[in-house]
Order: sequence, then C-alpha cells, then structure tokens
Amino acid sequence: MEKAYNQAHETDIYQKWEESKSFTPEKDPNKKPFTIIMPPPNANDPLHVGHAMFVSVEDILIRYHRMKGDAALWLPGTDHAGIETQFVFEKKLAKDGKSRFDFDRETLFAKIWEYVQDNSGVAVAQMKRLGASADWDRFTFTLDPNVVTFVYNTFERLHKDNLVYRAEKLVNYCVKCGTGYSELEVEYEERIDPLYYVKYPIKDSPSEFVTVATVRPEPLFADTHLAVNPKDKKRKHLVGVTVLNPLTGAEMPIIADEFVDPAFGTGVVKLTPAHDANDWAVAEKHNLPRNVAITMQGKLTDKAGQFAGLRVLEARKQIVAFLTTNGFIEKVDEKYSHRIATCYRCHSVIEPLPLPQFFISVKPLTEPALLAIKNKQVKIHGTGREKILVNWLKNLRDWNVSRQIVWGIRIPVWYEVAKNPNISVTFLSESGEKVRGELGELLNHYPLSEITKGLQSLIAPNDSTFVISQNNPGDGYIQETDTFDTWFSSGQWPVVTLKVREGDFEYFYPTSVMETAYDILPFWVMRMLMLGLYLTNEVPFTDVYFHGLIRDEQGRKMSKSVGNVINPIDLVEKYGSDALRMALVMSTTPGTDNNVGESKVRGMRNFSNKIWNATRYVVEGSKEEPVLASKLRDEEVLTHISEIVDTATKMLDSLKLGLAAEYLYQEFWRWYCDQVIEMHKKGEITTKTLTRALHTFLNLLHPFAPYVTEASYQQLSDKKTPLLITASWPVK
RNA sequence: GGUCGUAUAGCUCAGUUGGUUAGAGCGUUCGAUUCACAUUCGAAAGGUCUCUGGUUCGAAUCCAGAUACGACCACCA
Repeated sequence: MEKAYNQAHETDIYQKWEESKSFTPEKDPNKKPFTIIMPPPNANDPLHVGHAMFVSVEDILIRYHRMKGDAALWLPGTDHAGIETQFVFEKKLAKDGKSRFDFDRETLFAKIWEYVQDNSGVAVAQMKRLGASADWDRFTFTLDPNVVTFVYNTFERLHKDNLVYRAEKLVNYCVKCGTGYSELEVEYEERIDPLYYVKYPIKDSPSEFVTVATVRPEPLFADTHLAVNPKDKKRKHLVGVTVLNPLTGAEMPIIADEFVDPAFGTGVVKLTPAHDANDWAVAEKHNLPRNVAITMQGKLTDKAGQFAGLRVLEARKQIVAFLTTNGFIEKVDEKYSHRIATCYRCHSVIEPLPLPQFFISVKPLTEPALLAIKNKQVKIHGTGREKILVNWLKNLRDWNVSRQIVWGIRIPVWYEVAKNPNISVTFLSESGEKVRGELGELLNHYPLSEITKGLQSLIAPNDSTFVISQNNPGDGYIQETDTFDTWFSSGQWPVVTLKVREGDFEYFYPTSVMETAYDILPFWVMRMLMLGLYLTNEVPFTDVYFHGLIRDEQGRKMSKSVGNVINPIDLVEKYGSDALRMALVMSTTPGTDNNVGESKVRGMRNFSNKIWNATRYVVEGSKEEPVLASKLRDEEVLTHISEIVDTATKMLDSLKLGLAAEYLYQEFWRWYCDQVIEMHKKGEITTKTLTRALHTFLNLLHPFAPYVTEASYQQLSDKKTPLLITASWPVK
C-alpha cells in the first residue's frame, strides 16, 4: 500500500462503480424507493462550489439509502437555462461582430443548440469527478423532445382549466436583452440622478404653475393627466383644474387618487400609465389613455415630435434643455438618490413597457401548496425557510411566462393570419433583407412561407385570436415567437423526468428529498410544489433540504470581479474529492451560509489520509492474534461500535448531515485511531475485533468520503461484496 | 416599510431538541520521529455562549425586550 492516500486513483474507482451498474436502481416492489431529482445545472457552464455542495449532500443521501437496501434513484439532468445561455451566446456573437438580429430565430436556435452541445459534457464530467453516483442512464435535458411535449401538454391543460390568459400588462422589459422578465428577475440598484421640478402652466391662468418632480421627463409628451391626493387639503383645490403640457401644449386635467403621497415630492404626480406600474393601475381605475412613449428598442415613439427616435437618455438631455430654455424647469436636485429597476443579467435599466404576454393564474396553484406545507406533506429543512416559502406563496402575483428570446421552448400558440392582419412581424427575407411590418400588408409582397422561414419575432396585438396546438394547425397560421420562462419547464421537473420513462413515475413518485440552494426557493422550489400538485395531486417531494450559499473564508460572496471564485475541480485535484465533500458538509447546517476556505479542505484531506493509514495498519500489521488477558476490552469496543452505528443512522435519517459527518470524524480519529488501534498494539484486543470495527467505519464513512473508503476497502481481504458502494449499511 | 434569520475560542463554524467540566477545523505555544500516518503524535493556552429580564430544580438551548449584523420582498413620482 502506498504510504499516503493518493487521490489520483479516484477516476479509476469511479469507473469501477459505473461498470458495476450500481447507480441504476431496480424497481423491486419489495424495496423502498428513495428518489432525488438533481437540480439540473446550466448545461453550458462549468460547475462552481455551490454545485459541489449539492453533489455532496445528494450523493451522501443516495449512497446511504443505496447501502440501506432502498431502491435509490438519483436522476440527473441539465438545464437549457434560457436567458442565461442566450445572453452568453450573444456575447460570443458580439465578439465576431454579430448579433441575434442577424439571424432568423430557427437558425439562431440551431446555433445555440450546437454551442450548448459543445460545452454540455463539462458539467457532467465534473459531477462524476466529485463522485456523483447518479443514474446517468436516466440523464435528461430540459429541451429533450419528450420533455418539450410534456411541457406543451401541461400548458394545454392549464389553458383548459382557465389558468392561462393572455393580457397586455406592463412588463419589466430589458431593451438590451430584448426580453421581458418576471418580477423575480429585476434587481434594484441605488442610483443618484437629477430630480427635475417641471412647471405645468395652468390653462386659465397661464402665469400660475403646478410643479411636479420627476426623474424621467422624457415620456412627458405622452402624459395626459396629473394627480393629487383627494385628502391633501393644501392641493385639493387643484382637482379638476386643467394644466398645459409644457412640451406639447396639450390640455391635461388634474385628477384625484389616493395613491399620491402628499408628503412626497411636490405632492403632485404626472401620470405615465404605459411606463409605470402605479400609473398603469391608476389609469385602469380611472379609464385613462395609456399612451406609449418608449419603444421596445428604447427610443421615443414618433409622437415625440422633434425628439422622436432618440434613445431615452439622449431624449432626457434634450427635453430638459428644451424645458429649461422655455422656463418650465423650476429647479433641479442634482443629487437625488433613488432605487432603479435593472436587469439582473446585464444591469441595464429596465423599461416598463406594455406588452401582450401569457400569464398563469397562480391563486389556484398556491392554495394547495400552502395546504401541503401546513399539513406537513412536505417538510422544509433549513433555518427559517418554511416561513419564507409561505410568505411567497401568500403574496405571489400572476406569473408571466412569456420570454422574448429564442433559446427555450417555443410557446405552442398559433395565430390565424387572415383573422389577425395587424400582427407585426420582423423577418429576414430570402434576399437577406430585414423586413418589419404588419402581416396583412406584408402578405401582399411575400408568401407566408417566406415570412415564417425568416421570422425573427412577432408581436400580436392583445385582442388577437389564437389556438393552442403542438403542431401547425393548418395553412395560414403563424406561431408565437415567444418562449416559455425556463422555470415554467423546470417547475415540472420532478414529474416530467419520471413521466418520460415507462413505470418510473408509478414507482418513484413522489420523490423523497429535493435538495437545492435556498436562493432559488421562489423561482424553482415554489413552482415545483405548485405545478407538481397541479399535475399529480400529490406533493412532488416529501422533504426539501435547502443548503446555504458558499462564501469565501472571509464571508464574501464569490464573484469573478473580486477574484475569489473557487473552482471545485482545482481543489479536487489538489486534495481529493472526499476532502472537498467533507469540508462542504461537516459542521454545516441547512439554510445558513457557509464560509469555506482552502484550510478546511486541507484539514479534511488529512482525514482521508487518516482513513487510508488506519487501513494500512490493519492490512499490514501483525497477523498474529494476541493472547488476551480478558475479553472485556473486545466487548467494550464492539459495544461502542454499535452505539456509533445507531447514532450515525439516526442522524442521517433526520437529515442532520453536518452533525453526522462531525460525529463520525471524531469517533474515527479520536476513538478508533487514537485508542482502539493503540489497544491492539498493546495486545488488549483481537485483530478480528480491530478489523470488524474498521469494516464498520468504512461503511459508515462511505457516503461522506466514497473514494478513500472504497480504495481502503479494496485493500481488505475479507470482503463481503466486491465493491463498498454496494455493501450493506451496518445494523446495530 | 414588510417578512425572515444570525450573534458561541484569534478566524470559520457545530452544538443530536433543557441535563455533569460547552466542542471541532484552521491558527497559536511547547515537546516528540526508525513504531499505520509529519497529510503524524503528545501537551498547553484560549469562552461571562451579545446584553437585560423571565420560565425552570437546572438555560448556549425556551419566552420577552434591547443592541448589532445579514437575507429576501415592497416602495421612493
């Protein structure tokens, strides 16, 4: 035996495990199923330490249950990660001087597909390197054809149940990414911008003004009303007064609405319903026009007169200059601090824009989820996370599932061209020219087939009629170009991954543990719960285990710009997989963040070596059985071993992995190595007892440190099974 | 503003559900090497378990309040 444990052999060990087919469970009716659906990592990205965390925790549970004799299924997959991936791909295009707008959507999709295929092996290879004993035969990608079909069926079913509707609402639109986002994907940033106090002349008394403070003067030309609070005694008299739009001279009545805060700003607001969520709601209530001032390209519309076509920031500058010159700016607060919505992806300013989108009514889905939590059909592990989940479920708004990107599952909605001539489309003609216009008009010049072939995107007006169909319902139809929010398909993941294979769902559903980082609680876990219950009337999993985020040793978030990102594979190569796994799991608790640095990993590498060397002592030590003075010591050792088995088993059954790892670490090092081996050296216990105790420890430690325990096990002569991975969990 | 969480050794964290003397990893100090392991071993230093009050025979653990820090959500015309 080598003098120190050498992690270079880990890949050989992994290969033996794979060859033994032990990752694939038998659907034995006499066995208990234990199922974990892996949170699918982005197919396009290498792993970070957070992934190593989920691999560690899930693999521990799977190996434990496999050894216990359960039908342990760990079902792996990867995610197409719609916006993330398209964003990365577009950056790559930009390097070649190209953009998404140079391609029709089908070509672009094919290119991204190819790009993802090229990269997708990396994440899987890395998970294997970490020792993941997942059933790779069941590997599923979120864009596999049978997954797509399943997602389509779900959408049809939701539609039949009246849970899908199309509506024009304000969406959080990122002009740069060219897509709308759900409320969850918007990040707020503190910004310092000028606050302009704009004077509106009163129509019947042009020397008097009403002043409104705004950071966004640019859509002013489209505003039609101002508002004050009806309870505001100082300004109540303004209700019903008409002022003039300082840009256009148009008449603007002042209305009353409670939403205005009299203490804020000047106590008077301008209403821009098409570009502000509050104003949108007020406009709906008072039935005001919702004039669009900003296009999806982030430019002022042609109603802006001399400012038409200008980008938002440039327009702001010029409009402020115009207002100043004409005496409509009372003052400017240059250091106004406020929070502004930005794109979580590219951090551009989000433009709220009205756009027809598909929505899912969430209320009928959240209620069963809340009930399931209340009735403990699903248990949440992770400090305080259950309350957070409940809070989300109680306050959730309808879910906008439309995304204006191509990398995803295309929404199976078709518009009949003849009935909807005012759908606006953008496409590349056969001659390669970009054409934009309304369908009815364009069909006079191009056949529909040419339009659909070169189609980039379409926007169907809110009142368009549509049918839901997985295939082209007939001649004269054009398909929606939006795709589903990635989370709409991954929200069905525990159901779809089991449904796509004969018999799996019946045997393995509901799954056992859903293990993931708590930061995707609202995106993913909540939606799996909602959609899982909707699709099956059963919870998709009985336990949720939220692990914390991994931060660096100083507690900072890992980020590329700080340069403190740890590549798990670097650590694995340096210290071994087992060391990293132990470092991530030992003495940690679900739901709270963990600071992990290299020193802890190094410490756990030492532990791996300790296991190896204890085995070396047993294998290479004296084989002569000592003559015992009494059997007392032997019995003591065996009694304590069975206590350890009992305690460790209880800890694992209650998902206290951090505690179990720490406990076994202590018992192995401080008791077995420091005391039991020393007793043997002194001839106080038999070699048989010493060996039996080691066997038990290798079994108990195997879920946590699979490689070194397997390597050590292979050195022993009295093996009951050829591989430790398939050995039985010790019983008390 | 709302919801939630955290506070334990120099640093990073556990603490098995209220029970002797509160633990680990890393770090520090002193000592040890032909012995399974220097990726080791032995020894040591290091804690008013944030503060105040309460419940209890007994509190790091339960309750109330304070302070500090953190997360998420809402909102800022």
